[in-house]
Amino acid sequence: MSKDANGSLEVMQNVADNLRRARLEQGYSQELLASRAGISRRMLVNIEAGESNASIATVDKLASALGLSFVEVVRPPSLADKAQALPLRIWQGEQADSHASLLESVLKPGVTLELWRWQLAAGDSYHAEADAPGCHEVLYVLQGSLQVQLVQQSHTLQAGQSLTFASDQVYSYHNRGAVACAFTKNILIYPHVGQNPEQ
Amino acid sequence: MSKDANGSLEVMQNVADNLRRARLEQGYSQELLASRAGISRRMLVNIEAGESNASIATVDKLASALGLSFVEVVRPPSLADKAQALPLRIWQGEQADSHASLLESVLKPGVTLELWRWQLAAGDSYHAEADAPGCHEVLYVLQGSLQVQLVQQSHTLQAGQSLTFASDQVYSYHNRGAVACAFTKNILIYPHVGQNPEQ
DNA sequence: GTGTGCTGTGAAATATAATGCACAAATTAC
DNA sequence: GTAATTTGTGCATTATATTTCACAGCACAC
Repeated sequence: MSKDANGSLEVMQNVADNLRRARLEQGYSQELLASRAGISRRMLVNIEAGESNASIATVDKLASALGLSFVEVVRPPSLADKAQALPLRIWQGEQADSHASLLESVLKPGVTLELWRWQLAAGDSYHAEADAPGCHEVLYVLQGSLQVQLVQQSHTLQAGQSLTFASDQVYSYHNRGAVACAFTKNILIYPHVGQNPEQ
Repeated sequence: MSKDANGSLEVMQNVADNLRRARLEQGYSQELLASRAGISRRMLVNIEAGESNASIATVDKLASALGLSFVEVVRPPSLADKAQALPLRIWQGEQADSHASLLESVLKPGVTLELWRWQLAAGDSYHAEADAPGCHEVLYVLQGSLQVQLVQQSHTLQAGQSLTFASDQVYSYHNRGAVACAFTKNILIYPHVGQNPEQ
């Protein structure tokens, strides 16, 4: 149930914050919003103070009066509108045309998603260790062709083709073509599986 | 406020449906869930029937007892659920150069990752509804330039640049350049957390 | 058939959400 | 400075959410 120091629920605090922010953004006074929502100002004061255990209907009235959906009023602050300016880790192969960079990384409780930009020089290859259990990679070839060698099978992709595979096993990339191969790669990582993100 | 035929709120019906589904998935009886949540069975019956205007606290107790977050109990059925049914969806804009296809879809308990290939003709744009709560998109521009308009901010990306943003809000893509814009897009979806060992 | 567990319904009692009003404190405008 | 507006607080009253029973229907097992 996760209460805060004052004994009020996390959800209530979210409702309080979201409502107040939206109300001020739209330039409403408590008086005006309350009347438009059809509730008493007293109630609105309590809710915005996080001191009221409002009913679904009451919160919904306020959401509507502000032109918001119920969920928008209720949801916790999202950790990421952070349009991150690239952290950028890099792997650099022996050939100049072979390298990889981490473009984006989405961190959520229980899951991580990374977006990588890869490039392999003609004839070059890359041997990877097994990722953590449960990991998946999603490849999308931008240019050239790429052979992905898994334990029991291999796939060859041309530009515009994609592939999903479990990366919790050894695998390798091979560029057997005559031109450099470029591709994007997403890694879906599970720190722990089968857990409830009780936040 | 959007009521349904029976005069009950949409939100209430969502709560009702989500709770009942989760409860059955986890094999709880009303009796058991009610006692674990610390509320009366009578109340649970009413809520599941969509006939009760419950308070935030009551819904939160039930959410916790089921190992769900408040938002998961409250939210409307998401497009994510439908996405799982369809193998390959395609959007075709009015102009020939504007279209989107679903290339890959990774389904794991609690998370879905989709890889999309998008293209917008010069001057074209696309307005999207909000995705399910908690959703994130990761864009990577292959060609041309793309403006991503969020509620409170907008970003312009050139080829080779990427962007991560929370897509549980309305947003839109604009190609303000003179050439077609191509980009890949990953969606990280949190459908539900109903991980049940049995069933 | 009987017994058992799960689910819906009714009604009275209780807890509490929600209202309305009066008033103080802070803020802004003049 | 005063006046006007907005916001927070206390309290009695009303509305209703929530509880606690008791009972009926329904399925399934023995």
